[in-house]
Amino acid sequence: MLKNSLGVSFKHCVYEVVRNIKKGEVLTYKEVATLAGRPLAYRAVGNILNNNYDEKIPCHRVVRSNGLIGGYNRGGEEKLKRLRQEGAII
DNA sequence: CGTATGACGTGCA
DNA sequence: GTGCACGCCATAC
Repeated sequence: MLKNSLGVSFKHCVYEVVRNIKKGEVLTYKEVATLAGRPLAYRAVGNILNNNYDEKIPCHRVVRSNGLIGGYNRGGEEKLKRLRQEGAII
């Protein structure tokens, strides 16, 4: 896998960004991609999270630009529930 | 190295 | 406002 100018994989950046999301903070895939350093890689962001969603990573706080929560385990019911608990309005 | 996949986004009908 | 199709990027095999 190629590394960016910073010497870190885009995947790693996405992890850091998502992990950096505070409680009640909701970002879109595009935002995460931008913060990760690749504004046009929102497609890869979804892929990375899909193959690497961890307990330490609040990937449930990453939603789509059109307002949809996107996807999550079990169809996203858990994700929607969590977002509501944190105060996110979907 | 080349191909296939995907939790997306935007455009057009 | 809704539905269909294309395009984009990075990762994994």
